[in-house]
Amino acid sequence: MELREIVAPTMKELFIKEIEGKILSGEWKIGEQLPTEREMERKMKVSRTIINSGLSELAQNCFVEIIPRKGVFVGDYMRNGHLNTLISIMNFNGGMLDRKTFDSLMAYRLQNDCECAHLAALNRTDEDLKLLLSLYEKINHTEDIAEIAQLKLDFQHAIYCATGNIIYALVCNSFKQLSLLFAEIIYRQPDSKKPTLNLLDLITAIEKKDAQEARNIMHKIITMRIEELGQSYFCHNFPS
Amino acid sequence: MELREIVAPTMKELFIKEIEGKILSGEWKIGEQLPTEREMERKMKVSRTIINSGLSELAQNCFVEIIPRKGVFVGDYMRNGHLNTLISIMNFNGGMLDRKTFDSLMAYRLQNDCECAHLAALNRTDEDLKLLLSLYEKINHTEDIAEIAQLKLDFQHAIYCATGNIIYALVCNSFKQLSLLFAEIIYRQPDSKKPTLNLLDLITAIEKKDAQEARNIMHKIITMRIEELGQSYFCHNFPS
DNA sequence: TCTCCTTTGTTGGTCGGACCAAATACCACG
DNA sequence: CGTGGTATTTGGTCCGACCAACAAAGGAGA
Repeated sequence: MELREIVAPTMKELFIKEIEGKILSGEWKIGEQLPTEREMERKMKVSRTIINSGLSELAQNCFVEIIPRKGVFVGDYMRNGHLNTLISIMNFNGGMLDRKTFDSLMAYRLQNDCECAHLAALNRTDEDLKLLLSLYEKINHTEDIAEIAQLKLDFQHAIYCATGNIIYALVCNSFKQLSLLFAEIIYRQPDSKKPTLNLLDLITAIEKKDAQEARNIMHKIITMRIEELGQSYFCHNFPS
Repeated sequence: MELREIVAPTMKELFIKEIEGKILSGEWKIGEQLPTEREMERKMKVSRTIINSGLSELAQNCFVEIIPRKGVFVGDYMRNGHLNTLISIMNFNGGMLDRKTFDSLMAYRLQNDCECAHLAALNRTDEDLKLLLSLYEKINHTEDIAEIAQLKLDFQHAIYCATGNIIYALVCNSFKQLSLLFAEIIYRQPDSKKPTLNLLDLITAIEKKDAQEARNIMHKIITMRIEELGQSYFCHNFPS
């Protein structure tokens, strides 16, 4: 009998979701002008404080473009959007991505993670190695599936950090929210089981600074994980 | 005699800059609690509307963590930050990055752009090709350096899009703001000249769907560009 | 009729004062 | 020592108001 924390959404979040929905559903077209803040205030029964702040956040994610003293317009989020935008899109679809986007995402991760394993093997410090090992231990000694998901993300982040290239670490974080959403979806399913992992080989390769080997192992791991992920993710038929 | 548009910063932007400064300078340490919104209102002479909205934006960039009814705390932006965070850091340093971060950034771009060129050659459609060609024409027929910078970003985005993988396009956008900042810095220098480009070979390779050739040419282009960039960027000695 | 200037209204940005609910700190009571 | 109530603190939200820049409408002058 698992219980999960429930959190009440704030008015601002609800407002943002509502507007995002209008835009992502296509009800409001790109370039179109939104109702004025005052009109939204009247119609939606929320204060202008929320409207103004919410629109500002939507603008950050490229869903709207705010032109002071002129109006707010639907933005070209597909053209200008970044990774956060994708999270919004995914949430809009109830945590689901269509098959093509899913495959794109996994292809990118495959490419990137392998490169990271390669670089990590070349540049890792002893501290990096220690962190990886301790995370590996934790993963092995944990039964709670949700916790393992979090630890796996930490492990991944640790590898990205071990590259010695901060940009990789930052990009990794950009994907983190996305990965968390995936994990949540998958581990919510009743038949989800503890994933099989063979991280030790990877750690060994990184320890030996064998870059090519690290890349190969990572490729194997990710491929397998994508396999598992795809199966759980698309087990319920979803409009693709 | 070039004149550039001047835009008055909003109160919110000023507030955010101020708080970011406190954090990035290390004056406020990670985990430390910020003054309450009401106290900031008194001390900084701005309304709580700005404070609340600004803190919310800072939270998005991982500079602070807001815990309702408890307080606002300095976030671990180095650990949790994403690419937007880097832009803030760069702005804090007057548009400058230290040498290590700069090199990391360029290494990432080199790796990624080459992969993109490869994929673009494999997956490009005729429309993609047409767009690339028209952008190339525009670049050649433009003298204004700032405009060329923008066009080059569009060109780059077009290549990322031509991969057929939307994730690459999104990642490209995540870097766009960063690239714009670079362009601005560099083209502000008096001796900046029209960059030499050999994009036509790249387009040809993509047209012929010669993936390996596209990758090689991209590698050459980026390496050259990094060379130029590094020279202009670090010409005035900067604390590294 | 056309041009230029003034007026008026719209719009996002900002303000300040207020109330709410949850978390916390404190204190009396058993 | 533990329990439960109470006052305070804090971010979230609301309301009504003013500001400045922009746009459209209207009027004066050529």
